[in-house]
Amino acid sequence: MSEAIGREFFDRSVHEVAPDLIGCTLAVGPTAGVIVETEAYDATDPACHAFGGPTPRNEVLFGPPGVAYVYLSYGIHSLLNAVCEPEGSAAAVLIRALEPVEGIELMRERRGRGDELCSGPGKLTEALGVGLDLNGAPITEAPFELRQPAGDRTEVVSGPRIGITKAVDLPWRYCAAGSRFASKPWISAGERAA
DNA sequence: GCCAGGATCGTCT
DNA sequence: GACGATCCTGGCG
Repeated sequence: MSEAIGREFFDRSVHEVAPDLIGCTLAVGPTAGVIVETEAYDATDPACHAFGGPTPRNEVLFGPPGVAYVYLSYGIHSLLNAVCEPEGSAAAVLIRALEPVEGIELMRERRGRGDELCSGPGKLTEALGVGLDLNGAPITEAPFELRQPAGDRTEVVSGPRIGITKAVDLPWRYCAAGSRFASKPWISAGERAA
């Protein structure tokens, strides 16, 4: 079975939360998926929205942990983050990819495409119906639901992040080993050294 | 099947 | 006024 995730789950370093979220189930309303890819962002990170100080847009990042930070990227895509670390410390985990498990037909309807339902940050928000209206909403309460599998831990690998132009080399991307639902084919941290 | 380029708009300088 | 934690389409091999 599975165990519900509470607020305290996020009240620690993003670098612990990000890999721990891999394998967990995220549900939003009637749709749900298993998290297979995440990225960590913290205030010391030039690629983080909170880097350089608080703004009206990123204030949620500085607030208490366990809430959703949703923002618009490239004017068209909503991206979903989970805020971590105690209030005053800006950090968040970006949910990059899910493996669809429930409400798949609804996802197809929303996406208008049969495949690749959740294999990317902008895609999964559309598939799950996550919009800017959910910015600042507790991710541990309706319409969200987070469950952690009991017992077996998913094997997690880490590597460089994707789609950013700063701090590209920080290995703060986490992915379920061997998952074919990740947004990009996985390359091991070792192989990348070349 | 793979790669390159465009879309699109809120937010910050 | 410029940029961005992205996605999709079109063209070519």
